Amino acid sequence: MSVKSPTPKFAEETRDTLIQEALELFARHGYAGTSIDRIAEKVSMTKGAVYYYFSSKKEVLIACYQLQAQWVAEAVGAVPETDNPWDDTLLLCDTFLDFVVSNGRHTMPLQEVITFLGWETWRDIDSRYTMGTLARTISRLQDGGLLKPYPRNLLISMIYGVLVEAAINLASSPDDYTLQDMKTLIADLLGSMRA
Amino acid sequence: MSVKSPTPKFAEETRDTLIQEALELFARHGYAGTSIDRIAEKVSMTKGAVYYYFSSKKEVLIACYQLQAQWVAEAVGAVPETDNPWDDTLLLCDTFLDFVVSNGRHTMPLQEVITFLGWETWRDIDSRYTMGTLARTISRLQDGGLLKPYPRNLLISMIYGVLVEAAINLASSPDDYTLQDMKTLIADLLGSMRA
DNA sequence: AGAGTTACATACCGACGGTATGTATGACAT
DNA sequence: ATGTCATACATACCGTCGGTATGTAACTCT
Repeated sequence: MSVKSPTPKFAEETRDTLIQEALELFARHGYAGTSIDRIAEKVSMTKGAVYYYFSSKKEVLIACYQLQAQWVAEAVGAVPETDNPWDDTLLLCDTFLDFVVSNGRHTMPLQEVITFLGWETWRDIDSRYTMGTLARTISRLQDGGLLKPYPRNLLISMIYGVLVEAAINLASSPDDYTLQDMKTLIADLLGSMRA
Repeated sequence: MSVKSPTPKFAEETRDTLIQEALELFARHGYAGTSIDRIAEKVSMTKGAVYYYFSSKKEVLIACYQLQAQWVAEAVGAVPETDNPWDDTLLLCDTFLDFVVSNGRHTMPLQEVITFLGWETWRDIDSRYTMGTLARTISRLQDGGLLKPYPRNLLISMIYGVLVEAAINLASSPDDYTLQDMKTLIADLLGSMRA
């Protein structure tokens, strides 16, 4: 990549491509297995360029995860809201699983993001994306008195956790069960929280 | 630590202390934040000694996690078997959570182990410890016809996944909810799988 | 035409994982 | 008693990686 005309417009473009390529490398080889040099090489630049845009490797990971979270949130957010909160919640879960299963190869495992960013940083980011959408649906259920009186954050954390767990299992386990099996199980799990 | 009398007996001892001290460092500072040099320094040895016992840093982590998994398995395995498989399963889950919550400071987060060992390696190890115990209890339920007809590996993976997820949440989230809240939720989740 | 900013490249540092090699110690056979 | 050999480390070194400091070409603006 030759030196760009130094206008902020072009710089944003190269920053975006940097994030996209880094995300692909992180997804394929993991965070620890991806060096800044390799990221730079993939966009035909040098390490110095990467550190011009990001102050640390962690910042690169944050930017990548924000992009990934945005993708998931777009897919999940496209689910229309009906007047039946239960149907909405179930459809949201199914949509999430569908997305992760079909895009698993191009996304970073959540556990890895949590490990390297730390729990708090991850929560801060994700609360603005997928977890935020999930939180709204759960709030609808709670406000409608449709759920047992669990603490809200417990519900959000655990439901999201189950979804993530399901996604990881579907991605890495052999063909012991199908996506449909998983969806049925999750529907049952959600049902157990019903008031 | 001065050079030991070169009998295999003493070597096992130093290997065991190496694992214990390494586990403590991993638990406190994380895997990436703990260097081999620092582990060696803590037992008053040098890096060469560590690499005499372990072929790589990963092998150290594996040994540490096996020790940790053994602790958990001992606590969980101490739960007596009654003639009521449901009570046994619930008590097993509660025992697991109790242990993880009270020993969280001295154990490595599971997500970190999974990240650095990889899903398959982690599963291979864990299936011989906590997961194995859980699998037996679930088999009892299934054989007694007490569960809905889910695939076995799906049940084991997801129930264990929920427990791990719960442990991580209890360890790292603020005081939004109590251990008892979590136990109640898990009991409800398990109940939803009932035939 | 000169000055300043932008968008990189180059060169270097310290820490770390890993390897190769040296070496003191004790067991054992002669 | 002595030489041999495996054990249980220590020492020295290498390549890679995250990060920093500095250089510099291209473009803008005055």
